[in-house]
Amino acid sequence: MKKKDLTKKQKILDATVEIIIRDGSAAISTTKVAKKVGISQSNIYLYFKDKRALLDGVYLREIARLEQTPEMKIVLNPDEDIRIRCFTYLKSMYDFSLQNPHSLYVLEQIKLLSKGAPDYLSHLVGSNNPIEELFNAGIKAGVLRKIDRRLTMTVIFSVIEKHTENLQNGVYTESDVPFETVSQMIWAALAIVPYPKDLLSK
Amino acid sequence: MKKKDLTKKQKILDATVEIIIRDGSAAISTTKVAKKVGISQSNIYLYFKDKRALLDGVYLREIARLEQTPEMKIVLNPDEDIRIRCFTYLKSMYDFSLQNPHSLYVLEQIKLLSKGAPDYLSHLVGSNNPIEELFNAGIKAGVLRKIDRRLTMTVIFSVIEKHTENLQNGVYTESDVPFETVSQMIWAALAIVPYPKDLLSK
Amino acid sequence: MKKKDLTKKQKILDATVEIIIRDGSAAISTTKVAKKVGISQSNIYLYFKDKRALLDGVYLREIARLEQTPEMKIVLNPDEDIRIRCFTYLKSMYDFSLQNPHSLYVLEQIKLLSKGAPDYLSHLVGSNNPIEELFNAGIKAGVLRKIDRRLTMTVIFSVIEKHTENLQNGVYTESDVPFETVSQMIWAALAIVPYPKDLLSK
Amino acid sequence: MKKKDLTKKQKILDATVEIIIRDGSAAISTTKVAKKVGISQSNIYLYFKDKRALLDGVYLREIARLEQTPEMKIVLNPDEDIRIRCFTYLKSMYDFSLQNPHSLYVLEQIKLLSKGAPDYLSHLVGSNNPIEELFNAGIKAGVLRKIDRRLTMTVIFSVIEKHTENLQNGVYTESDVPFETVSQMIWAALAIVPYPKDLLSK
DNA sequence: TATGAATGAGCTTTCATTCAT
DNA sequence: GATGAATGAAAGCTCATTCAT
Repeated sequence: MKKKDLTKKQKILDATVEIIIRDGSAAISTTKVAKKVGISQSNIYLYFKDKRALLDGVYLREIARLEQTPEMKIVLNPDEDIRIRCFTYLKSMYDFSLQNPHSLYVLEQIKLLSKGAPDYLSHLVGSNNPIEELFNAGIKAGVLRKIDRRLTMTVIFSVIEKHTENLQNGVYTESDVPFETVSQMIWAALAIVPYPKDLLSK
Repeated sequence: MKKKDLTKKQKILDATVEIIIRDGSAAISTTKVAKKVGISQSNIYLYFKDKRALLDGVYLREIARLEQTPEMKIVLNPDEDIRIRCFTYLKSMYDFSLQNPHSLYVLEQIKLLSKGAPDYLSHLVGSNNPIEELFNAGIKAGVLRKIDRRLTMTVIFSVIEKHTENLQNGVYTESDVPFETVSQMIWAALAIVPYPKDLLSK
Repeated sequence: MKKKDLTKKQKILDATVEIIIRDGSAAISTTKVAKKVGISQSNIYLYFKDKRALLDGVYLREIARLEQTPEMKIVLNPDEDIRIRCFTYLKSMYDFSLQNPHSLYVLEQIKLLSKGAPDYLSHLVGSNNPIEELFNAGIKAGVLRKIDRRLTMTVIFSVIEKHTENLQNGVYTESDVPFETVSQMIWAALAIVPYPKDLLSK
Repeated sequence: MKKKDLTKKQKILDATVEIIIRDGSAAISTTKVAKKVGISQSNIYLYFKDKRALLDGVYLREIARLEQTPEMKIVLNPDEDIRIRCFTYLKSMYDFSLQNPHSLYVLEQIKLLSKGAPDYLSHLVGSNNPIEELFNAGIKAGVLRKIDRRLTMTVIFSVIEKHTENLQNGVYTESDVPFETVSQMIWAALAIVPYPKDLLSK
């Protein structure tokens, strides 16, 4: 029973994501989601209090995935070398995005719908998230550029997302533009120490 | 009023932009726009054939503004020093965004909303835009990183947009994070020659 | 009400028919139909996927009625005498129309309105309808005029419809112009054997 | 000047007819008509007081055409042989319809729209039309079936219209189903004297 | 004569949500 | 837990008509 319910909730989220990917978040409707899952429209309201909650559900699940890559153990370990932590974070986000090519896009799309909603981002992804500590440590250690964390994050995610999109669209292939190329670009933007080539052998 | 009021079209576009800024592009409806302008809803269809055309109108106007900054003369002049051209482009976009704090955001919003629309960007902003030549020249001259133009553009616009947003939200002030700081970060991402400090005194 | 009210669909169809009778098929709107039934307008879309489907619904129901008169057993029985079959068909359509004075009119109205719709009639009322066989048999047996079935059908239905309309409008009464008079006229048009007076005593 | 005006009115009527033929009368709108003619929408209101008048205009013009075939002189001549008058009328309508394959259809379509309008037909085509006299004379002379004129007319027009439609749709060709075949059918329905084969040589 | 501008009312359709079963 | 029925609100869009120029 419990399992069945859990699956259903996931199925609903999955369907919602599919719609976002295909038609954009503006196209989401409980009707369409229900049809895709194969349940009745009103059934959705048993799992999500309203549409907003459904959107939140998608958002939070995607964020959670992003924050639960196995490399996060290294990234969030304060005892690890900071250069390694930063680079691993970068690599981890990169790998994640290539493996989940729509994840960042979905997050972006939901943000699109959430402008009107009150306190959306801050409420969901509190400023006290663990990544903040990483950036602070990086700056203190003289590895990262001394600049607002939001800007650094922007570079990382916008470039990775666009790169993923380019790969999806066949603009170029992964061997044309490999990780090293992309990460060099990003690293140059956020760090003030040389690109850690030695860490490349993963 | 006999003559088609030229201002009216602009007023409609303005109202649309206001809605995007306040509630996001997904919240646009002809009803709301009309109410804001103070005209009847059907009147909008006298100036824009449909909602898509309205969105296009907003997008194109914003793009046009962006491409018509005075510095563009320098940027697009093939005889000018390429380092100067690139840096001027950066500065020009930066200045524009600070003076039009919602412009990039509006463009982003419409782009995101238009995922469903067929061939949107390519149809509106042809790939043969003049900036492409700038990037190609920059790469050939060994100034810019040899990487897909889309990635470079992404860094420039996403960082400037986020920076502008931060300023708007009072996250920090312009004297906390001045142009030099931001541009250094961006420049590091896109160029492989040192940051052109000498050009700063504009 | 839990179960989908079967009557409701019929009620909607009834209301639509009423509107056609009063104002013509061009005057149909979901708004008017809903108001007549006493339901909310959007409710209609629970029973008919769109307006087209509503019109189809009316058409098909009327056609079905027409094809399910008790005499059809005789008409469609290939072993029955062909003269009897043809005459019974005529009488059957006549009786039906007098008992359902708006049926043919409604069919006519929907057909006319549907000129824009693609493949309308052929899609709904396949050319392989059982009446076709009747006409072919009639021709082969030397009873019916050797002429395209559509023309024959036209005579039957247009005359009966107009006759019914005349009765409705009080142009004349049924005893002024009885079945025999009308059927003689029609029979003369479609058959090449004498009018089967012997069959009149039904 | 005067000529120009006359032409314009005709152009508007022509455009309206074209729309009816292509999409049916329900698709008529001043917008579409104006666009087809190449004039402004409001200009139509200079020639027709409202939409109803436009429809009437189309209807009346078509009826007038129908009643002004050259053979009408014979048909309406009380001194002519009544058998000749009736047959000529039949032939005249037949020829007219083949030469103006959409005329009867257009009339039918406009009637479709006019159900709601008060007293439409009677107001436009007064019952005191000259054809009435023809039928009365025919009946009195023992040529025509003693039956309501409306039924007779129905046979004539419905068969001719369907026949024309069949030809238009390529159901059969004119040599497959020539005038003689069709007129024999109609004649049988309306007359009680033998088909006037002798009059066939036109 | 001709037109552009404007509008209110109407249309079809979709949506989020609620409720009884 | 699940569904069918229902609805009010809103959406995008078209239309017939009027009016000032």
